[in-house]
Amino acid sequence: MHKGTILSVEDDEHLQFVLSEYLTDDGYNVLLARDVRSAQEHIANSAINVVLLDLVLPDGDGLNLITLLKSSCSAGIIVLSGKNDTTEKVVCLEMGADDYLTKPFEMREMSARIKAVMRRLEAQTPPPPSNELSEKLRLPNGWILDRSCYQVFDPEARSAELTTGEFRLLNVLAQSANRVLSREQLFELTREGNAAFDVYDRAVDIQIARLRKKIGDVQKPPQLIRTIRGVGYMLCGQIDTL
Amino acid sequence: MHKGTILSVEDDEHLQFVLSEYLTDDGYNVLLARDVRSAQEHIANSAINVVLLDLVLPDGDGLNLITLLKSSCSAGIIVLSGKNDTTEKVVCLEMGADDYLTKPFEMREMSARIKAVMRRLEAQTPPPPSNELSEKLRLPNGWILDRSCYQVFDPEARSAELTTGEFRLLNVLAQSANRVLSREQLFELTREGNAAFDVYDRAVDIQIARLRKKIGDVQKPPQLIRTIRGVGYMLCGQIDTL
DNA sequence: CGGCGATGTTACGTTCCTGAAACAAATTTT
DNA sequence: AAAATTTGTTTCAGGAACGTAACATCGCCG
Repeated sequence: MHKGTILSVEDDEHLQFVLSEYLTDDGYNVLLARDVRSAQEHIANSAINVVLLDLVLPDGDGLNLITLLKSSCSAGIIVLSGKNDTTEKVVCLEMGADDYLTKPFEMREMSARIKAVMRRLEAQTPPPPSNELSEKLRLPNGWILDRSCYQVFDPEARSAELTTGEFRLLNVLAQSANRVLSREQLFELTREGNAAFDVYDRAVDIQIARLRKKIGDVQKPPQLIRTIRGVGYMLCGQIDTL
Repeated sequence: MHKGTILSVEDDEHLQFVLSEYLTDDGYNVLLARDVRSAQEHIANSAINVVLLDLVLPDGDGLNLITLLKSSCSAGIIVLSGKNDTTEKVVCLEMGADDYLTKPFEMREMSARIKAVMRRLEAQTPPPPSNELSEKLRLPNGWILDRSCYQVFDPEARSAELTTGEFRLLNVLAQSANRVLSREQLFELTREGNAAFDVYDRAVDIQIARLRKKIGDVQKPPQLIRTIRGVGYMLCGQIDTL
């Protein structure tokens, strides 16, 4: 469980300790700095998601750090300050801070605000680790499977006009590409939970056949949907997420 | 100078007035709502960047609005509350709010926080020139959907005379163009009151049928509103903003 | 109170999906 | 090679999902 990396810049050793404990427990990777210099070092050397920033530091003003952060990386910035001063708040926020929290505060509020900032931060990095959530997949034969509109398009952008059942089947196969799925698995994954599967049920075979025909996957050696005799079916090849 | 659209949901008339004045001066387009119902209406019909949300409203809890907002659009959410209660803060932030501000506050702080939220928001929507910001849309069939007057016009400027229900439906479909929407989604997104949806409810079908008839969308292959059997409906084609 | 328009409900016709049956083809077993 | 098993494919009927008309209901406004 690694929810992200947080840099805490704070010269009060007690608060620093409490923060560190709490956030580590919370599942974050925590870096600590007690002055501007060491903060800069961390910023240069580590990938940081959120910075907790105390403005009053022994060797300079934290405001400069905001500027540095905005120019050098996209980390979220939450200012922690002992002063409840509107002008200071406005200055920090205008300079690019994402939030401003007045001491003293409760840990769970801070944690919630970190989450809120991270949420927005993640929303702005759409391409990266998209695992199973992608809306569009490119199948090995070049067809595009678009979950958002229940459609499959061939390279020339004509639609394959799959039925809902056929689409679900293809979707399940693509999701477990390069793994064999038994008829029973396919049967249950393609319908809303409540259906009994009979071992002699040929329903899946028929759907497979119809699907193959529609996507032009008759048996030519690089076959997309392969039959594993006695076991089930498997969609094989490279799947790209778009 | 149009810096964005802000929806202020607040039942205190005085505060509402002050907010409105200040934000308008600041260059924002300001929408006002004093209860959940009218807020839902604005959310359904307007492209909103940031919502200022008072939790205590005469006809319900603002928390539900957070849920609605997170699911239906990507607006930033700033909660304004009279209570300085950590648990409430945490709940709001966890549900998806971007910031939480305790009354009383100074206008300039609020303005700075709005800017901070908008900054993050903009950072996340540069690539898809998403259609959510316009009052007028051109549908794939050439008709113009005008949110400001609740009407739809064809290329010869004749009006389609949609009822409000039909208009809402079309609006929701257009907002999620090229994505399938279930009957349940359509049902709930088109009515403000949180009516219960029955799976066997055909109300949506009927509305779809009436809508299709009025905009001349009988089944000819390039069909605007497509039926995805067993799933729902989808408006497909290119949507231009005007 | 009565008409009117908008919306939901019921009912029925239609379309289209789906799985069972049946047979052919392929593969394995005897 | 024949039999047995498994899978591919077509046909077909049942039924689920949908389209739509007709009717019922609700709310609104005079």
